[in-house]
Amino acid sequence: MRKGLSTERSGGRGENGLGTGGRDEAIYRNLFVAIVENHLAPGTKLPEDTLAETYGVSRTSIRKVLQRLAHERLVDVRLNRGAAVAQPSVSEARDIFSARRIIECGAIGKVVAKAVPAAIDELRELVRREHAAADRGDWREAIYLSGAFHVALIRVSGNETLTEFLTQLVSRSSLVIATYGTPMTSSCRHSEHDDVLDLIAAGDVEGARAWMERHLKDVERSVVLVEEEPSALDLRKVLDEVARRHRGER
Amino acid sequence: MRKGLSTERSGGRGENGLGTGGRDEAIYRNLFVAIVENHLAPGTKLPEDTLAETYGVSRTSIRKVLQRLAHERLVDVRLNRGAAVAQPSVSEARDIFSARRIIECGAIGKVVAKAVPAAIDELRELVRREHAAADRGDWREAIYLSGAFHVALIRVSGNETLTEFLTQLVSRSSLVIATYGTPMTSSCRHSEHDDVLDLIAAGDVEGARAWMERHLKDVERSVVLVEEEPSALDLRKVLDEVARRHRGER
DNA sequence: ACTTATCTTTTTGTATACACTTTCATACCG
DNA sequence: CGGTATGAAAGTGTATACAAAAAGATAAGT
Repeated sequence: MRKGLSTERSGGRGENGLGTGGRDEAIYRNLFVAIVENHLAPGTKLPEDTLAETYGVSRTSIRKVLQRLAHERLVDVRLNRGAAVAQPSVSEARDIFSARRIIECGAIGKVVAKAVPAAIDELRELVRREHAAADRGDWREAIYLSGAFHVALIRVSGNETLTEFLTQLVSRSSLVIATYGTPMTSSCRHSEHDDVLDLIAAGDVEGARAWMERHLKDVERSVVLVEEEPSALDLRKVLDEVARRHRGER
Repeated sequence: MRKGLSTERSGGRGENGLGTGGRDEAIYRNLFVAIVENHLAPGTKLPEDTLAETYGVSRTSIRKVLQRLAHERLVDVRLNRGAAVAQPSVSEARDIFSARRIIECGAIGKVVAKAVPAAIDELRELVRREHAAADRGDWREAIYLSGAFHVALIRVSGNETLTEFLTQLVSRSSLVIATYGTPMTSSCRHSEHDDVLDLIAAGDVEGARAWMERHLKDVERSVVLVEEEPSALDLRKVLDEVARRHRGER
């Protein structure tokens, strides 16, 4: 089973106090993968009892996991109302992509500076796997590897804090795609990811930054095209509007 | 009592699943403030029983709060070993300031674009309060308001996700200052914060970006000058080194 | 006197129990 | 027949209890 979006090196960092080998870590990873790979559709309720029985633990551990996922904005927890897979709003989706542009473009300078050949080779291997998955029609794997590539790229900068932020943004992007993307929205269509590696290998910072800017705008445009559906909240406003028109005002 | 670094508008967003009015919210804020204002020194142990008795609740609620603070990197939770106020490493400190440069400089464009006069007035008021606090020697308040200014600035961009990230970075900066800063390291010495508001009001994006870059580099330089102390971990290495020298090798 | 081993104390991890809130179904009334 | 109230069922919030681990103290041995 995969581990987060870490692409390899997650074998016990033992540094911070988040994934410190508790037995809930496995449960967390399971739920995390289920959500970002869209096995659980946005809005799906996540009752504590069900999860507790599923994983054979008590609700205590489940609650811990759910709160962690809530902090990462992958699930929504409302008071006395339980947890559900998050449904990012359109404005939240825009914020996510905007934040990704700022972080990924802003960090590309350090990425280029620190991109030793070995690091680039690892990234190329990731792209190769992504293409292989796409070629055999495994879209879920391809999308996953596409996200993993973006995270791995920033990791080269050596900034763990930024890498963590981006990891969250990439997983939330999966939710956005699941919520607003059309079936064929394969995020990075035929993945020009190799191109940016060429620019990085050539030491072309500005070129790489421009590529990233364009790439992320492409991804966003291919997804968030549709506006928010009525969604029961502005239902009242919509109906009022219809009523006014019907009465002949305007 | 203050609320996070939110500077006003925290009166129940009811939107996400984090601060949804549970009774632990008050406990969280208490601990949060105690940590970022350095009433609790980095490294201070936070035993669950003590906190539970202090706030008159059970350990269950305390654990929830501690895990949230752990996710925000303000406390360190190690398996079977409890929680303690985090002690950011030098490399973590560098990552934090680097991330701040990328995010705050990257978002300044949207800040300028969206900075209506009313927003700028609010920011000026914040700077005024900061100066007032500094003038009367209330350094804690001045440092707090300085951080609140940076957060409020980014909030103007309208990107809630980035604002959350920066909120975390600013509070972690407080920990860095507490850990590595000298007593007089007042982060922003006589706070040139008014200057950037002039640039923003004038619509000078590049000027504001350059100002922010320089400002954050100044803050970092005034803090992280010192290298990591032995810190008990490389104690062995240090002692071995001393022993070798004593034996006359080299 | 210093180190090592064992036992006690303290503290954390996890499960369970109970109170309260929400939700859904049923019955009552206009 | 539609709408509202009442009550049962399900689900969450919080406290407590017990098991396991770490920290500390005491005693034995070198």
